[in-house]
Amino acid sequence: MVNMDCERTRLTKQRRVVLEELRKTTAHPTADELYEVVRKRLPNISLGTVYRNLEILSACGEVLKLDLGEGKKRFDACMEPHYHLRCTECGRVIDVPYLPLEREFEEQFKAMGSFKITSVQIHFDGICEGCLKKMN
Amino acid sequence: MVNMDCERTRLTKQRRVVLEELRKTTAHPTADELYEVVRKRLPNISLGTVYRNLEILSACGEVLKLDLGEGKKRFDACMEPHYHLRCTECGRVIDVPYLPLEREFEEQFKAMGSFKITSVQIHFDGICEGCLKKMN
DNA sequence: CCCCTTAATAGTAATTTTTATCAATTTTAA
DNA sequence: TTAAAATTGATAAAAATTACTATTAAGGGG
Repeated sequence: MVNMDCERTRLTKQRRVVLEELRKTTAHPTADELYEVVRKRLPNISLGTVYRNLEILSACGEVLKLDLGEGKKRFDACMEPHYHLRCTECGRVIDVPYLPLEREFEEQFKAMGSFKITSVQIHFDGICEGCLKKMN
Repeated sequence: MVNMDCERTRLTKQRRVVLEELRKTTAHPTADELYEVVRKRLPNISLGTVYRNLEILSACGEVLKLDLGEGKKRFDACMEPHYHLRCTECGRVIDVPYLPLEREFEEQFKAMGSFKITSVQIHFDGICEGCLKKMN
């Protein structure tokens, strides 16, 4: 693993497959959805193991944990800076190219001085290309 | 009520007190926290009623439902545009003055054309003024 | 002011998502 | 090879939220 906090983590079969399967998709699966996929390769893996490994991988900076206000978390193995659009029609979560406006935010608020901002969470709700086409 | 969707809603004692108590605070309480406050005035109110009313008031545009990635929702009766900072030290959620950068986002992404953005969710994680002082 | 329709309520159960527990297993380093 | 420690599967528990239902009450029309 990359991160310092992960010196003592072991790359078990389960952890490796969880990471591999998450890297295969751009669908931003929930823990449960990923569990169903991983189960095809490791039929005996338990849901708790998937949750635990996603938590560890996220703490190590190997994957991203997303909360888009759905009452459940999603996961993303793409670590390049980008945003997310949640389509309110079909529920899909789609990558949105990064525009470095977070920096502007950070600069503006740092200038305000009374609190230290460590991260900016940004996401979008809207209608994806496919659903827009269906509506016309 | 203000909103069209709320023509048939009734301003019950419970709904009025939920709204009044939420308007009294800037602490961005969860449903459960607000339930504890409201209970002092209406000892027989049930948690489900608080949830239901917060949902309805939010659909009517009377209150704001916030999800800051904590695994639970918070509510805010302040409808003026502003952002939120969640202090990772003390857990408090603090209002951050509005800077109209959402518009910049919207314009930039509208120009991309392939999807229709209906809302932008922005919030900050960081350390609040009080916690910064304690750390020095 | 009193009905009457219907939304809303209290109380409770159920659901959903996530975390905790723990004995057994597996990994890794010495 | 062996022993310490991380990890696992299975299961239970926790936490947040939603669903259900008989009863109550809001509020508009007469």
